[in-house]
Amino acid sequence: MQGIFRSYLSVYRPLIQALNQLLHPYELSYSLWQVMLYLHEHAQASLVEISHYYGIEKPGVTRRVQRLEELGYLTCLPGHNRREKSLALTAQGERVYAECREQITALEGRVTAGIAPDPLEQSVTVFRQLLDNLK
Amino acid sequence: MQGIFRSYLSVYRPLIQALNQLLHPYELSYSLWQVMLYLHEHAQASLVEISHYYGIEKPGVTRRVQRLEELGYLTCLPGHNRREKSLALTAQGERVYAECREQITALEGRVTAGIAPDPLEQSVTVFRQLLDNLK
DNA sequence: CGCTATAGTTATCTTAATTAACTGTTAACA
DNA sequence: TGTTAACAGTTAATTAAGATAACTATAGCG
Repeated sequence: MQGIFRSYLSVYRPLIQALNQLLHPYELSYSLWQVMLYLHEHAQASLVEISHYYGIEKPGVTRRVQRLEELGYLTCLPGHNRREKSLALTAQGERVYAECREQITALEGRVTAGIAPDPLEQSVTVFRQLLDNLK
Repeated sequence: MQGIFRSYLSVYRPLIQALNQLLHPYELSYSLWQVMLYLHEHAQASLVEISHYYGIEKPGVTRRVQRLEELGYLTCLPGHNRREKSLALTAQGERVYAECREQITALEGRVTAGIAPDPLEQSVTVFRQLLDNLK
């Protein structure tokens, strides 16, 4: 299956640009959105938890979190430790999350138009397998 | 099909890291490799042609080309114009291309291990459709 | 108590891309 | 034919995203 990487990667830039454009009115980018997504699903997460989940280094997470805090989308609660932070979306953060979620889902609908459900679901399986093999 | 973007994007970073690591011994990165790939298939291409093909701006191509020229992997021949450059891989560039091509194909084999040919080919079709819909 | 591991931050650097402004060349056309 | 438009390519400056190294502070364990 030669050319699968090339084929895969040709989609990346247009997709990330479409997502960033969609998120721009909320002063978000996809990298910030990732943190909101994780916190929506795992409130009280720590910084290191997010770092591990997305496979990015801690300083990257620190900056994303600082930015989201500035925007009023998340708060750092005192964790069960004095060194661990317990992060969670604010009420405003949850509202913004819900709005973006809706728009991203709508975009997914438009971008997958004309693709049958079966190949689409198989792609998700393929992605999971690729990821497993890459680790 | 909610979550397809997330699923797709989770593969990007590990994949690009694996590719860049593979290309590092040749002083290449995936962004440089793209130019070599295009020139292997379309010798005498111009800078703008590459810019359009990959959907990146001209200054980005200029810098990639300058770097590849420094490495001795490509040459700027005089085009049929005095303003257009006609780019092509050097003999050394072709040799490096062939070596990398082999290794990338081998990596593709490892990374797609355990995925049946059918879902894999369907994924390529899905990528093409996604790309079409994104434009 | 004292050592080691861990959570998080700061500073600095790299890579890749963008935009804006520029030079020089071509080609269209009045 | 001379002027003007459009086009190929470059340079400079900026932005975004990430990495590494070095640091502070706390936790946990002998």
